[in-house]
Amino acid sequence: MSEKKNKNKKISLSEVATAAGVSKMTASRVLRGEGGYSESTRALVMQKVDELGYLPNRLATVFAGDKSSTFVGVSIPDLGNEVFAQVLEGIDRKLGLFGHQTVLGLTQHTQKAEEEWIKTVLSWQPAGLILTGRYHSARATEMLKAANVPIVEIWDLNSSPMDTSVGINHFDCGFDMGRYLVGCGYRELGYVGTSHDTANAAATRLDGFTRAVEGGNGHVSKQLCLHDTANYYTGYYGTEQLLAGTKSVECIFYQNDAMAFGGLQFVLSKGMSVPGDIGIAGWGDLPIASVLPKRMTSMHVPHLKLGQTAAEMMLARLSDEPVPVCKDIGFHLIPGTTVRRADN
Amino acid sequence: MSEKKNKNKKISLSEVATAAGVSKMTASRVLRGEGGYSESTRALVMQKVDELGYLPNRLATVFAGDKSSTFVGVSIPDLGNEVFAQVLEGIDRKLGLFGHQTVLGLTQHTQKAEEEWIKTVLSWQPAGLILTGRYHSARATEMLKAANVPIVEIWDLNSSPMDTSVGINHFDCGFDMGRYLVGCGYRELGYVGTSHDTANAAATRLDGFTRAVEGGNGHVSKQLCLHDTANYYTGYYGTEQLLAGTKSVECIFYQNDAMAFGGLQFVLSKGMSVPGDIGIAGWGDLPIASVLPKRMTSMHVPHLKLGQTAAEMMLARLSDEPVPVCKDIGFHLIPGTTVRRADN
DNA sequence: TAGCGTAAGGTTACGGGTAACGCAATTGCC
DNA sequence: GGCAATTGCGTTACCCGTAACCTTACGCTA
Repeated sequence: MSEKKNKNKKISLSEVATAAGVSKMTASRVLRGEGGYSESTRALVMQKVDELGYLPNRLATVFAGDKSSTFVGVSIPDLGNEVFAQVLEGIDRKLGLFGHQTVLGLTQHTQKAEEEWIKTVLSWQPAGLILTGRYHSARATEMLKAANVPIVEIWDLNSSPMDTSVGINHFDCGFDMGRYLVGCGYRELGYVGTSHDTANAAATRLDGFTRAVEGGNGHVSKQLCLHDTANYYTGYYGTEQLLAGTKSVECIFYQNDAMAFGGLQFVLSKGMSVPGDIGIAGWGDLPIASVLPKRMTSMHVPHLKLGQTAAEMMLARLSDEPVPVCKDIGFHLIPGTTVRRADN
Repeated sequence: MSEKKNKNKKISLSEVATAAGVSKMTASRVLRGEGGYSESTRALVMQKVDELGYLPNRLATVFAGDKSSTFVGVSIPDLGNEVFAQVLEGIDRKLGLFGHQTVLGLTQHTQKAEEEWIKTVLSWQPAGLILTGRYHSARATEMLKAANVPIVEIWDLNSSPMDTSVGINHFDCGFDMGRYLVGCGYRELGYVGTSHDTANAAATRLDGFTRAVEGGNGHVSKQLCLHDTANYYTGYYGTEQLLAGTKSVECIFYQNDAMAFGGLQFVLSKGMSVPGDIGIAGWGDLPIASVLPKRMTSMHVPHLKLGQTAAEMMLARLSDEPVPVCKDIGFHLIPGTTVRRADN
């Protein structure tokens, strides 16, 4: 705190060079190991680097070479959702192995926050961007195009992405769940989620779900909570509200597993039996599901792999390898024990 | 992909200036709004900025001003653990409000990975670093000192941090749980965790726990899994191994709630009743715990607040406001229903 | 109307590296 | 021994903004 401000200066390459009695350029060559110097010079420079504790300034490197950095911007809606945390982990681990750094951006599910973040992160000359979701504001899209950096859009499968895309088809995901539940004999279905916005993956799943249910002569009553986080509480209270409004619901599909657990707990607390009195189905297959006594009927998505694949696609783009425009990483249904068994 | 490479160039400030018929410097002044230009000039420059889609290059700004960037490096062990994801969310949200960007580093609980990451991230001239844990490699410590940037060490309370610190006292945390369980009448206790390393918070909790139990004439048998992730599976199998080794254990304390849920599920699957036949206690108080029928005996730590507080301390350091060297954000015990009730 | 202040803008010199090029000394080859 | 090729290093210019300083034109006052 009260130290003199004279020690603030970082050691620069020229200081190392001067100490070693060579030119900046020679020191630079040694540090990059690109040859053009003798062994004795190399040893001398490296010795001075050690002595002075020199740390290169990567900003200058990027700046000088007019090349892009090793940063990869990654936008994620929120980390309260375990699923996104896993995606992020997959991305960062893989990127880290190849010398890239993740610059995080939490968008809170809003395009406005995403746009703000994109603007800032682009000004740092990132090597590329990984964005969650396929819907971006007009200005964001414009900036992204102008920036001309590799982009991987994840989560929603996007057959005509800005650049490349990896994810799953959320419509199909919802549709498959709807068909499965109809196949189990349910006709009066409920949905509890949080999104009022139509421009997101959860809404797309709901579309698919509704289509399948109605195609099977069923009906879907919906309850969308105003809270913007899809968690245990919103699942609990959303279920309470749904059941207060419509008595006839036989089975409820939730936006995600966290909400489904909340809903499960609500109906159990009201003395209902699952799946005897009501069916419960989630989405995302939380890790905890695998150790609970009742296996949640859900949809498994390989989240960690999604992240890793996104990172791999980014790395391939960065090294100009061919990359598929769009990659489907798939999902599969977990029958579980929270809906009654299909009688097929 | 196959586009000509001529569009790759980004528009620079001088191009904007030339287009507007003014000097670079005037354009710079307009963009920073620091005055010294007429309204007509301002309008003209801004019009050109819009037309050309100019995005400033922050690298150059940092570079020119010889000031630090708006990056804050944040090291986190892993995101599989929900608890760390919440801490990160707290940090990034708060930092984002003040125009800072989070550069993520997942250290996988190893000092080597942390050191590697520190070296890289420092070369980007970050404004500051937030590090999880108080134990760093010697070389890392050296680099951090030389870099002379604000540092906030989180998670472990550290009365003599490198710079500043916020977290909880893990020894006390373990101790309080030990005392509580002894107070519940347990004497033969078990511990299941993953850390073989003594240099981390979980090991410190175990120390505190052991001290309290032995102080109450109890005894602790331990089972440390070789897996490095503390999750449901390691909890499940760790419990199986612990119980195979020592039949007499009355109650088990786990490294975290995820492992405790795994353990709970194991003992239930063996037909044991909880807390009738055996007690189960976790740590961290996972959000899901609040909606499950059986409330896990655990220790609540305000994770999101921890992250926010860390970010606040960083922001204060960056604006040279006074910051406490060390801040305890506390914890409290959740009695729960997975251990038998204290008879005091 | 000289003298001065101020608004509006231009000029120059960096900052920390790197690409491109220059050049002397050594080595290889016939 | 003469010439070219290579090795080992230095010089210069540049990347894109900004701080510091300089210039010009105009208005006001004594």
